Parts: sequence; C-alpha cells; structure tokens
Amino acid sequence: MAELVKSPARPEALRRRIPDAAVTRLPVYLQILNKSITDGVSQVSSDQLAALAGLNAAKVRKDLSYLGSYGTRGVGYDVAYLVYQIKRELGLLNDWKVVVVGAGNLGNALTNYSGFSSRGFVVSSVVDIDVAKVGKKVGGIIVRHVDDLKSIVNDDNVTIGLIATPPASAQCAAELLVAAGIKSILNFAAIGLTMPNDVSVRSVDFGMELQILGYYEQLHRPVVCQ
Amino acid sequence: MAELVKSPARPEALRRRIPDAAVTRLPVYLQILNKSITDGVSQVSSDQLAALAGLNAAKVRKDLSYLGSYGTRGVGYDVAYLVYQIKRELGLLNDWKVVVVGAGNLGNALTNYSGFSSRGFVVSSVVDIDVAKVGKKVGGIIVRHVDDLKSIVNDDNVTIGLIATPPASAQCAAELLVAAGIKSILNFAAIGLTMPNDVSVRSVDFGMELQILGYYEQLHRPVVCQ
DNA sequence: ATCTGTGAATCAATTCACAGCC
DNA sequence: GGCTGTGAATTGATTCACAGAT
Repeated sequence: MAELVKSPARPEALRRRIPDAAVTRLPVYLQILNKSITDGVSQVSSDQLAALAGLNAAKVRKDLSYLGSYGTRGVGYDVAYLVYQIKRELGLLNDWKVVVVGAGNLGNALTNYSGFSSRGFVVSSVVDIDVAKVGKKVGGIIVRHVDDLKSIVNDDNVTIGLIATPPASAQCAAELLVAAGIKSILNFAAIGLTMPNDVSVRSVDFGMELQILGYYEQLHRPVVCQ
Repeated sequence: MAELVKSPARPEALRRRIPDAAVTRLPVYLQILNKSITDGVSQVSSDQLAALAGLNAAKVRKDLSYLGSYGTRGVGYDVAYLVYQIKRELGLLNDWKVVVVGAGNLGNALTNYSGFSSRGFVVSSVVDIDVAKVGKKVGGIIVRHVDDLKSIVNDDNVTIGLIATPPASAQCAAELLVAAGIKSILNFAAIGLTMPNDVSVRSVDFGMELQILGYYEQLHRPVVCQ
C-alpha cells in the first residue's frame, strides 16, 4: 500500500475543503473504477469516466483535482492509484463496522445487502427490541437485544448505526444508538430524527425519492393524472 | 378539494421552472406539514418550518414562493392549503401505482415499507423471475412472474418500477420494465443502470450513502483509523 | 497529438434586507 | 409588530478554454 503514495499526506491545516457536490460524486467514481479494475482496465481518461458516470469531462477533472494532481497529462489516470486516493479521501482505507437496529424486513434486506462489503462496510451486529427475534439469525448473524448495544459498540469497534425499525420506533432507536456511543447514523425509517449536533444523521426516505423521481417524469411533464 | 384552489392552474407555458435544489426539499416540507396536520396545527410560519426542516427561513420562503404566493403576510401559511399546493406541484393529488421487481429481502422490505402509502404511492404488484417464489405472498400481495409485467403495466395502470433484485440481475430487470412500458425506475440494486434517454432512473445506493455520511463525520474529521 | 489541471467566466443556489401587506 | 415575497448581493458549482506536461 505504501508504494501507492506518491506524495505525503497533506497536513490537516492545508487540507483543501472538497465542495459538497464533488463529495457526493466521489463514491460514483469509486464504483466505476472498481468495475474497471475487474474488467482489466488500468488507465482511464476524464472523458471515459465522464461517459460512464453520465457527467462531462470538465466536471470529472475538477472533482479529481480536489484530491490532488494525480493524473498524467496526455495519458489519463491510473485506475488503481485513483481508487486509492478516493478511498483515502473518503476514509475507506479500512473497513468500517456497522450495527443494524431492527431485524424486520428492512433490517434483513440491509444485512444481506451486497453493496456494503464491496464499499468498505461490514454489518457486524443486528439488534432488535423484540425478544422473540433475539437469537434468530439474519444474514448469518445472530440477532442480539438492543440492551447489548453498549457492549457491541465498545467491544466490537462499531461506529455507525443503521436504523431499520418502523417509523414509530426510529427516534427511540436513534437515542439508544447515541447512548451507546454511536455518532453516525444512517436512518431508513420514513421519519425525521431530532438529534444532538455532534451526531451526524443521514436519512434515506424511499417515498421521498419516488416523489422526486415522479416530479421529473410522468407525474409532472405530461400531466396524465390517469 | 376544489375549494382549496385560490387561483387557476397556470397554463403550461407560464409555469415557472422550479430549481432542482428546491424540488428535493418539497417532499421534506410535505412530510413536516402532514405531521403538523395530525398534530392539529393549522398555521405555520417560515421560521417554524425552517426549524423543523433544519434549514433557514429565507430558503423556506424562497422555495415556497416558487409554488405561488400562497402565504399570508404577518400570519404565515395555512398548512392544509400548502400541503395541497405542494402535492399539486409534485403531481401527488392522485396516488401512483408501482411494481416491485424482486421478491427477496429488499423486495419484501419495500413492499411492506410504510413510507409509500403515506406519500402517495401504492405497491400494486410484486414480480420475480424465480418460479419458486411465484404464488407466494409478500406483504399481502401474491408474487407474479416477470413475464406478466406487460399485462400488469397495461391492465393495472402501473407507471413506476422499483428494482429490488441482486446487482447482477438489475440491468435485465430494468430492460424488462422498459419493454413493458415503464418510463420511471427507482433502482435499489447497488449497480448503475444504462437506459434509453426517455426513461428516468433514480438510483439509491445504500453503500454510497454510507460513504458520504462517513466522509462528513467519524471517518474523516478525526482520523481515527481504529 | 493528447489529455490533465486550473484560472476565468458563467450559471445556479443561497442569503440578505427590506418593501408590502395583514 | 410580525411575517411574507422578492429583487439584489453573495456564495457555491459548473463549464469554458487553454497553458502545460508527456
């Protein structure tokens, strides 16, 4: 891994702030580049990346330039090296452990979701408040009780919580996670959470995603109204 | 419902284009306002809405002004009326029917997801390619075979497809949806889809969501690296 | 000749600040 | 006095266009 480092990591003080819009695109590049590796591609140009990501080449170059000047003029980018740099920037050089709260349908789906391990995350534990579910297996993991959250977080170095409970239990689940020491929460319950400032929450609401999708297509432009 | 319409709908030519960033916030306002209604609140100010949405009041007022001038100076907004206007803009005055492709864990979770019906969407059918799953029930719905997609779309007025298959089958599922006449796809498989221009696709990738969450918190700022 | 990296220019989004109305 | 609605100002993101490296 050391041989991949061309230049020393910039000191924290000099670290450029990467624009929010660019940060949201880094995972997209990462996915494409990982696929390129499995396809045996080792060099890629901003034009090619742009085509695969559905963007334009200037944006790709600008985004990648926030990481540093890691391309080669006249040639392009070394795929493996770019993967390393994006992972470094996103903090993904090591895997991160997550705990799933809620062993229902959604918890099951998340625990078995193939897109986590390939992106640097490992579902380490699943907990539920329902004792009837405790001891059962979800995706090869034995469900534990929410009361065990504290020891799961402390003993197992879990740093991220996923909320996969019904909406009515989500706020409670979030508070239990925070009480156990978790500071990063990805919330899949269709409800907003109120949390202290030092906890970062990101909510994924499938219904809202559909509403936005709808606005831009069928539902809006040709006013069909069945 | 007619009594809610203060002014006639603007003709298509005069319809203001709402900025993308504002469109993504309309569902958030809608959720908050719906909760306000169940809480018995009938008036709301931009300040209150902003606090609940985690935004500032100026942004809320600007966003709502794209819908028209539906507030009352010195007073605020009528909650029910605002809900109506946002729904109108998002095309949510009627429910929309969706079909879920894939009756595995994720398909199960989506079919039972409580955040759809409350947001104007109804899971009308579930299909799978695996004949062993056909005939079984998922969330009260009998799973049908993907070969039935065409008739589901035609006979049942389904206009939106959700992809809940493993990544390897997602592209195929998308093509089957398009072949059946679907033009709006929400993709939950952890893989990008290549689609014709007249199909609108929105992909939700849980792993990427985690990567972005991570960048902004633990993983990035205090470089712990366990 | 080709493709990156980046200032400069443009376009979009946010915030300011206040006139206008209740 | 309080709150909306909106131009004007500001900040942020995207695109242009070309100098510079290979």
